Amino acid sequence: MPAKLPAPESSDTKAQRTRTRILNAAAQVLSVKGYAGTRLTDIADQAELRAPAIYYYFKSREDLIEEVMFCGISDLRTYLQDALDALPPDTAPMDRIMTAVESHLRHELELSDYARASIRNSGQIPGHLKTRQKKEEAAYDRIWRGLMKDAAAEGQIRADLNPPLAQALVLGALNWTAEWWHPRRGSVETMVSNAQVFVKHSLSPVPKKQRTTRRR
Amino acid sequence: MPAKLPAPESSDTKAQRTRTRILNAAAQVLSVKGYAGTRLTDIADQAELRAPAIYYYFKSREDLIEEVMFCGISDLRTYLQDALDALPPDTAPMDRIMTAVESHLRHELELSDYARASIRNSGQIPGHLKTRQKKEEAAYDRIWRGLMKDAAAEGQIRADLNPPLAQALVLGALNWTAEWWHPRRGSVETMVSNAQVFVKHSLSPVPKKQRTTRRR
Amino acid sequence: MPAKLPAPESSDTKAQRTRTRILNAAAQVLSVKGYAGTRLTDIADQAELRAPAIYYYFKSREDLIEEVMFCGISDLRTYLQDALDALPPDTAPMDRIMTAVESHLRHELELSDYARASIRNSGQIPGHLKTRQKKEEAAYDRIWRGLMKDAAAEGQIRADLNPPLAQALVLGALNWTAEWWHPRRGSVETMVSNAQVFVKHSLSPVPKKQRTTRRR
Amino acid sequence: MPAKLPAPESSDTKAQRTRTRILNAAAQVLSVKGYAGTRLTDIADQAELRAPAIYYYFKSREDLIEEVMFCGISDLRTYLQDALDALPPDTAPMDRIMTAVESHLRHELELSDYARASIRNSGQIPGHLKTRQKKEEAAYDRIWRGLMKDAAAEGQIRADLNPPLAQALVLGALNWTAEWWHPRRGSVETMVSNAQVFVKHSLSPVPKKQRTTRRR
DNA sequence: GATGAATGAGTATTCATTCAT
DNA sequence: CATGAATGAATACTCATTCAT
Repeated sequence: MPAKLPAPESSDTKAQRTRTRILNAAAQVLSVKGYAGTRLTDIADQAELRAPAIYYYFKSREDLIEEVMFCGISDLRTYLQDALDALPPDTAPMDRIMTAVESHLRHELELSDYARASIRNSGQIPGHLKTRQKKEEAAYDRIWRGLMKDAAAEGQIRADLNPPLAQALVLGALNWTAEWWHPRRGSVETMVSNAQVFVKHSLSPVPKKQRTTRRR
Repeated sequence: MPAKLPAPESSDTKAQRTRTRILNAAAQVLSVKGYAGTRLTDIADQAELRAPAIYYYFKSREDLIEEVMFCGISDLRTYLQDALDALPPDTAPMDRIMTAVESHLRHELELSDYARASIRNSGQIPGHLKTRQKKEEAAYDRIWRGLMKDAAAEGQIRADLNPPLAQALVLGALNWTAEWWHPRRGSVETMVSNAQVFVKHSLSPVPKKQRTTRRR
Repeated sequence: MPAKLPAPESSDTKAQRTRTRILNAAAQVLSVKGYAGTRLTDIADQAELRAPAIYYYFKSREDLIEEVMFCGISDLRTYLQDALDALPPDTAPMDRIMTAVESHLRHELELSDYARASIRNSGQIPGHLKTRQKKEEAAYDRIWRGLMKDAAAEGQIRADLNPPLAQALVLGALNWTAEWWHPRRGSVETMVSNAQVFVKHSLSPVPKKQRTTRRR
Repeated sequence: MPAKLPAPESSDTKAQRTRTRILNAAAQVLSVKGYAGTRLTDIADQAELRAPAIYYYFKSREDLIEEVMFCGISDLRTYLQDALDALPPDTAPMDRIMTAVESHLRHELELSDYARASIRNSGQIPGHLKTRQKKEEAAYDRIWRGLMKDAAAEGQIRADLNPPLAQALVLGALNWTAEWWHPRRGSVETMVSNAQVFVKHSLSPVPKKQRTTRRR
């Protein structure tokens, strides 16, 4: 799977650079206009070439979009995994979750049109384009489930929260930022720290002496 | 306000009933397929008539969609306002927020295709269809801002949260449920109570004495 | 299968007339330009409407062409069968073949663009469009085989001819007329009588006392 | 006459060999897919090079196809002329026709994609590609007309046949074999002898004494 | 009121052709 | 000589929209 990781301008041959330019353009358009609203001519405009040139690199519009969507979720997972692996082994579960929040948000807000495209269109793409994507989504979900489980095992998740639902609410809060956030609303740093505080306390039980009051 | 509020069963003339049927159908399709993916023939199928009939009731596809979107957000606001007005005047700010969470979620998950359509497509609709909608969105936002401000004024919002960002995170968590929630993931009641717990603690400072009641 | 028999201008509703107009136009273009060379806009021009109107009556270009091809061979068979059925029961086999020659030629040369389309394109059409057609072709072939067999049984086919090959040569001579014949080359009547003489003697053994010299 | 006659194995330079490879490939594709269905990439595939390479040897697709078509009919004529010239000067007209039948059929069935291409597409090619071809076709036709005339002059053509029409029927029977013949239907030898018998008797008047030899 | 019939403006896709290398 | 890369012109097909009935 060449060009799986979109390296904005650093590929080898000219052809690979063009291919990447098209992918980047597609990610950009897709993240803004949505699946059904994404037209090849818009992508071509953005990539500064003519629409038929796209067919030199991709078999069809669907293939191109599929690759963008796959890259989006795949990158998200890779970077999250890397971020977690980089933590000291004894990092507390909730701190690992904070790292995950930061990784997710940074990707979504400042790094990647692919992530935004993937996040915003995941629910609108026809099933036959989701084969590879579904696997990555499941893998991404599995990482988060692991984080939640570890946290729960150490009593760091409120007993009155259903972990899968709580996880979905957390990711929802993060995903939705793609719909509204804009640099004018504050720096990414501010966004990250607010989200971290928000998530941490949404999940955490009352700090002290909580263990006994698990069921109200 | 003709047909502004879709009252599925209570219209007068046959014409009004047909108009409502079309609106309902449009809301349904729009909430599932998204703005660019919504075709008049799909709406017509759902409404059990032919596409040209739609033009007897709406000037254009855009007009129809605009009305659905407007109804969605407008309903959301009306019902939220009603729910808040029904609370005892001395209800604590955080309890008012809990009511708002419930109102928003119930609308989104079990009551209204319009709400879902409005929520999921708000970011994909061309600007010229958003004139009326923007006002309603602003009004809806204002209600939430009021709730947050009241809560903050009573020290019920953590100091390390920026209220507007926190509010957006809350609404994001709620809005995103439309993307993933499904009766199989648990009842609406479960969903509501989890969301309430989630939101309350995400916002609340470390409690000195936890007294708030979660059910009104 | 409505419109299977193209009745040039005699259908019931206006819609059926338009459908037939499109079929006729398609048959005409197809018989001249061939499968790959037939463009929907040419058909539309010929039918005096715009290309998208075709989709109101046919699912796709392929569907339309398939129907033309099917009608062509199907008509050919029906008319041949009718012509044979109209003969007195005791008609001699070679006379029945003469009737078949006339039926085939008249169809091809003066009656039907469909027949011409069918004949000239049978070998160039993608397999998946030939499902119905193949059956008709087989049926048409079966009629001719029957004629040949009857003639052979009565010793009216030369012993030094392989009947299937001879049949193919006969039909080849007839089919190819579509490639060159033109009213300027003589009337259809002349064409028919020449073809009949040609075929009769190509097949017939030396008239008298031939039975004993079957093998040279 | 550079590359006019495709001599598959005998060209001088590599360039000429490549040119011939392209022509052969084009003849092959053209004989199968037909004029409008022949794509340069298919030809390139068959010739084991890329489509743009073709432009080094031919000005355009049309030029290439024109040359294939011209070669097809030109070869047919040359070989027929050669075959006739090789006959003893006193060969009977009908025997000369038998030779012509064999020459035509062998070319069409076992020797030349060019002949097949030429025969099958003659009626589908736009007029402006037929300038050279028409001349060759006329010349080929003239040879046959000569054969027919000679036969008629010796009373070897039935009086109830119009010679030009009869000639067209003969060639039709032969040409059409390209549409259906396949080695599975019998050897070329069988095909040839059947066609000879078929043609001879289709044309011949009732014989007084049958003396002609069918094999030269 | 509602529909059948038709159309114009797009939109993905194909293909011959060009051109720099 | 030959190819990789790119494009313009076509072409099938979709869809919102119109209009006579």
